[in-house]
Amino acid sequence: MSSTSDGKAISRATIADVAERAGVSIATVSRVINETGPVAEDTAAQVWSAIAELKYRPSAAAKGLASRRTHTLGFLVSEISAPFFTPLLRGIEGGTRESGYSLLIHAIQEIEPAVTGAFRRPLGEHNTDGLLVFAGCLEDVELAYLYKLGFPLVLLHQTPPNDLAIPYVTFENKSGARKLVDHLIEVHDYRRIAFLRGPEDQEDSYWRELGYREALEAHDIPFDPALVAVGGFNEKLAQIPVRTWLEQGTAIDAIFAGDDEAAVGVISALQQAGQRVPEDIAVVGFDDVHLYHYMLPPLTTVHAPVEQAGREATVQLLQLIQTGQAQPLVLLPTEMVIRRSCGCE
Amino acid sequence: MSSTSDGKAISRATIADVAERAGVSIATVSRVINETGPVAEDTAAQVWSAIAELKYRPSAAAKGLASRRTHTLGFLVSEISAPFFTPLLRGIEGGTRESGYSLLIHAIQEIEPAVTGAFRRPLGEHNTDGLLVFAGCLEDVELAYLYKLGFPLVLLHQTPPNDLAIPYVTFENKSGARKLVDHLIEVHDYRRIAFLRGPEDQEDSYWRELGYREALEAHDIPFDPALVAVGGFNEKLAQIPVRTWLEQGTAIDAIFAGDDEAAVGVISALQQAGQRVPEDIAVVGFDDVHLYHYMLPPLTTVHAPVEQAGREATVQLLQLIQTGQAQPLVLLPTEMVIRRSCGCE
DNA sequence: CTGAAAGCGCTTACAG
DNA sequence: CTGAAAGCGCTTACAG
Repeated sequence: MSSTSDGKAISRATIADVAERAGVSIATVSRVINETGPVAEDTAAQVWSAIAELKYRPSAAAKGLASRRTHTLGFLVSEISAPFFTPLLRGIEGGTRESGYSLLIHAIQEIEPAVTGAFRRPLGEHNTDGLLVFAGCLEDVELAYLYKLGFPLVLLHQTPPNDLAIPYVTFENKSGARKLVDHLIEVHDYRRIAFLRGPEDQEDSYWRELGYREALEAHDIPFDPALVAVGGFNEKLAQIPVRTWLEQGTAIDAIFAGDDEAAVGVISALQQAGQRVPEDIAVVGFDDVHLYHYMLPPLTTVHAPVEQAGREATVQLLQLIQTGQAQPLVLLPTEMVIRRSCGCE
Repeated sequence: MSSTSDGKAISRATIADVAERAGVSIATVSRVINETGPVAEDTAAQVWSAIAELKYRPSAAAKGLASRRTHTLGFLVSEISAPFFTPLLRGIEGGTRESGYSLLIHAIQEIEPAVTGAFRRPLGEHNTDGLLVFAGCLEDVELAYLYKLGFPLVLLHQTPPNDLAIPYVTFENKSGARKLVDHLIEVHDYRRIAFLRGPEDQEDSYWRELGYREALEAHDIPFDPALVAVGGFNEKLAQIPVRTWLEQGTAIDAIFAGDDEAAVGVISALQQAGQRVPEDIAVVGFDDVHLYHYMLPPLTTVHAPVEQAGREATVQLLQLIQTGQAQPLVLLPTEMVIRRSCGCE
């Protein structure tokens, strides 16, 4: 009715504008928007139409300041292009979206010293209601500080430091590795099986190695330190120990590369050296997240439910935010995926 | 000095706490933090140490409300697991991080009708300072509304609708496709070259087809509609027309699959039907973003600088936010990557 | 069912 | 160089 009703409005409406147009108080507008407290049907209808006419959208900042809730989750990662980043993010984004929360993501470049870095944190209590922290993305002191603050946190692929009761989500790395190596031994009768470790502080790698060792032990195969090297969960790095083994003439039946990326590197190195995979040396990976099934030979690996991990972590974080409680540990099952690089078919 | 200086503090400090501890006003604290206005060296030092002691972090909400700036960029995507999503996001995240902004990302599920959806937008003027919009993720009316509001927007892989002067970033699809098809014709002497379109509304696909047609025309090869079908930039979908061609016995020398994903599908379909690639039929893709170089045969394609596109879009958006100006169009160069699926080597 | 008012934690003219 | 105070746009007891 008024002269501004024809879509010519150029500035943003506030709750006061809506209240005025609807002929109610801002408290009432707030009530209908948030469904907090009773409102007469007519009143609500008027408010909604005022909102539509003015194209009103509540300011997230004002709402956040007044309610002390940002309605935003944060995701702290390191390498944004890591192999499982895409499905992980998809899970997190999906869970966040469904809950109506917003998602702030930040890829750390390097961990800055806690002293200088404390003030300029990209993600924290100052801009989110809770944080999903990927392994190694936050120093222990910061983790401890946020925890003491009662700030909701969920860790991905990392056990909480010290005695902090921070929930965490990860895969069944050990049993996955165990099954995989069992397969190599039992089905293919390999006995000289090498293992490539991931980066230093990688817990996943630690558990995979444990599974590997358990499998050897269960089959009375002595553990040979000469068959363990660092592949760094990385294509390039993984090629180095393989070349060394080849040069030294180390007898090897199969290589458990630690993860798929390393497996790709291993296969390349092997093929470049004239070795046939799997005929001469078999190779297996872990994760099954890439499109490595197009490789030749198709990669035998262990499927890790990465997307589900992201979703589950989000669910736990939301629960922590809303109820103050969450599962201390979510361990997601892994599953062996047999293709051809192990020697099958 | 006071009894709360021993790290036992459990609640968050505000600017008032810092001011009190430093013995100054909150205005001064604000000035030292934001380096806005002159402050005596001593005063600043005291403020900084109060900040450190209290582990103070300014509330993003309060800051945003008071300054009318969220210092946050939004990224609106559709399919978070699309092939070029990872590098695109990496570029965006990198650009955002370096500028000190935060990044809010949202994967739309489906475009909701503008009427009902207007109020509950995940990303907009209410929570960001500007938006990076991937092709097709925002309806024209919403785009027009935000534009009229003077809200900073940058489009990715989409030309702005109507006459809106919204900057956009995309690749040189046409010339990339042109060079690729030229190669097939000139080097390999193929003349029956098929083309697989992407999804309906995909502008990239449109330009690639144009490059394809130009190449044919330049070499006096008549355009044959029977050699064009829909591959949907998708592995599964791309297999369908290939099977049809094979069944019908259509003579084909090479297939330009539209993008890499479709190329993978095409190669599978071909190999399953007993055709050799590239001996019987050559296949080429576009994007070069996946790890398809591990495929056999390694895929000949056109490299698209996806990460750079993300970064460039971010740069333009920041510029738009800060200066009100941006380049209307950023066209990033593509480059042919010859591997083996085209018949080379 | 509704409104007046305080307050969330900052920034920003305005004085001095 | 510094401070007092208004105001950003909401939510939330508190009254009625």
